[in-house]
Amino acid sequence: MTPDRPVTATDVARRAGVSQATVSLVLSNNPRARVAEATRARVIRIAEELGYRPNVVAQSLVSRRSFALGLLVPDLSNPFYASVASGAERVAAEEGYALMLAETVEVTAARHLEAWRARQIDGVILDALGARALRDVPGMAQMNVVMVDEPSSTFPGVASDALSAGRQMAEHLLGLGHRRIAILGPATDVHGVRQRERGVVQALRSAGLTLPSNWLLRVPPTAAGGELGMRTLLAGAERPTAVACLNDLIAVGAMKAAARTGVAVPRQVSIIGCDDLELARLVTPELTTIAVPARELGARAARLLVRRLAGQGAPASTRMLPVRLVVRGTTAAPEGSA
Amino acid sequence: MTPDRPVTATDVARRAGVSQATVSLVLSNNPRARVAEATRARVIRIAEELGYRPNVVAQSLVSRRSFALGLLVPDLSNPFYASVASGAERVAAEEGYALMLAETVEVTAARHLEAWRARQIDGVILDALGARALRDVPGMAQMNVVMVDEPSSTFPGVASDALSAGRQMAEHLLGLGHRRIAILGPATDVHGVRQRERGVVQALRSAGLTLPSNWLLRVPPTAAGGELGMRTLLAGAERPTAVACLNDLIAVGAMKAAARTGVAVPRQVSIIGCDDLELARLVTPELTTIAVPARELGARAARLLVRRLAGQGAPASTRMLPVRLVVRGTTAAPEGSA
DNA sequence: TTGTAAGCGTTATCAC
DNA sequence: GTGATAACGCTTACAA
Repeated sequence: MTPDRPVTATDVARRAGVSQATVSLVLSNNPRARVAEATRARVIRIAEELGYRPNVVAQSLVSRRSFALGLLVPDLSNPFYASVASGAERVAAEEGYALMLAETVEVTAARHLEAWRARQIDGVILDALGARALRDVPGMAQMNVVMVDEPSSTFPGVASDALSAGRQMAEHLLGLGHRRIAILGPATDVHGVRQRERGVVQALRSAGLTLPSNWLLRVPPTAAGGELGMRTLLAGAERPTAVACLNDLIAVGAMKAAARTGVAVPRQVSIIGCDDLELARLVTPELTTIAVPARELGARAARLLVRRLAGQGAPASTRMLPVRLVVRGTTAAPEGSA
Repeated sequence: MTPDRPVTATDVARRAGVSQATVSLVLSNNPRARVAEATRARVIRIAEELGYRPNVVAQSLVSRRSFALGLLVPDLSNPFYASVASGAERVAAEEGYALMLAETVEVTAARHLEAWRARQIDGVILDALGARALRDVPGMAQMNVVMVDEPSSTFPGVASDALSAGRQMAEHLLGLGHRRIAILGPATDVHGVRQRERGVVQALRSAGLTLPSNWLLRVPPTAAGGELGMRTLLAGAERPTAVACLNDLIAVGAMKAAARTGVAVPRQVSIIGCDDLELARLVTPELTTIAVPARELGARAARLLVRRLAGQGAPASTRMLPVRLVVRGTTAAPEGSA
């Protein structure tokens, strides 16, 4: 009964009657390794027989690379971030990297980044993390970072075209004839979200509308937040005929509040969201929203990171992914506008 | 301008005028380290000044532990698994472990496990992975494994009480007076899901009902699957008055199909789900379902794993978490039963 | 073509 | 108390 410890390159070497270095040379198929064909074949065969697997930790120690990527998201319970994670994971796995995942909901971003740095992580993807959160992370500058939905001058990234998303939301409502449009969105310093808001506001201004300050309501970026916000709007003296919600969870919460209050959607009030979560097609009526390619964002971010690690230095710019309006059942012309 | 390579224990030693070994002794606060108080203080101070962080990779190499946990889920885009992941991540972070995440949707479980093993991963959490998938993974037996919702004789685990979940679904419908009850569930070898189904079937039998074979419909575990299944049921010669869906996604898909077909829920057909995703409260009417503590499952699994790694050998049994019925708006007495 | 040997940054066992 | 020193498993000059 052997101690059953994992097979090492030394074990293989012994069995093959060569030095451990030769085994390494063969198995790492180092292009500059000039090994006799017979030896090579034998080593490979024996390695196979013994079930040899290189110890990645040892490889990491000498190469100073861990072949691991980190992904930091605000909160996995938001399906949007789950999709980003899914996309990033797929690419990481394809490229032979392990993916470490962390949320910033309980533990701070800085702590996770420090822990990862100690593990020699090769690079990290930061999703919706205000640049502020990176301020006091030591050694941040030396890290390979890709930002998602948070353009940065120092790090490359990928982002959805949030400004356009906001504009499209507003323009769709305006096009339907709405003039009394409210906004429901979170108070946040996440660039992507703020751009959505800015897009809406700009489009409203361009149409010559002014946005009453009490029609730009700050709520948590959750269904509960949307419900709360919508209730407030509906309780106001003058009601909006349409509400632009800066994400789908908020929008669905708003729909809920409308239903509870007996306000018909879209007849009495139109609601538009942003993200196009699967959820959007599951509520009744189906949610009109802006499709944002979450999974693609994650996948591209991972791909960009891997490429940079391979030395194919992409510029520190942010690649913008298009978004598009998806008209469903929660928007219509305002009542009595026929 | 220094090359700016990370500070090592040797750097600290040099600055503190002690040997590298002493630095290690001090900083690893090895209980058996008898170091002069003055030396200890100095080393600590200098380490701090220099911003020294032990290289986890080097630690792993010598200690043969990576302080990383792996979590394997079928598919992150299912909010249930995203919650499990969230729970596991929280505990892992709290306990000082990194969490590697992988999905089995594109890459096989075996490949991920092999990759992790090569990284000396300390333990893995396997969620809803049929024991079959582990058959041909070499070295599986030496791995620290915790199963979620898949009881195993060789590995410990945590699971929701799926049999009870199924029973409660059926009993709720029976209690309302339903006698024509169909089941919509995936074809799978995942134990937890099959138990749900078994629970429903058992409860129906106990009530003296027989389940027509065409009322046990196999569909993908998604909203699309539920939609498809429900459409089939509604097209049948005889319609069920209630449908037990083995997860919430299927249930909302079923709701959708009902709405499309002009069948009123719950008046003409009752629908019950299982999971209690956030989604359940967002659809209209709100979904009656069985609350399954997904996040808690993930958290407990991680805790159990960490405990085992600490040598507190928990038995290889499966801890069962209770589930409970949540009555909302999609179930009612069958039509004309008043 | 292959072997020897020097690291990579730690931990842990010894002498001193 | 503290400092050499030998691992841990691998990569990569450099020798032979």
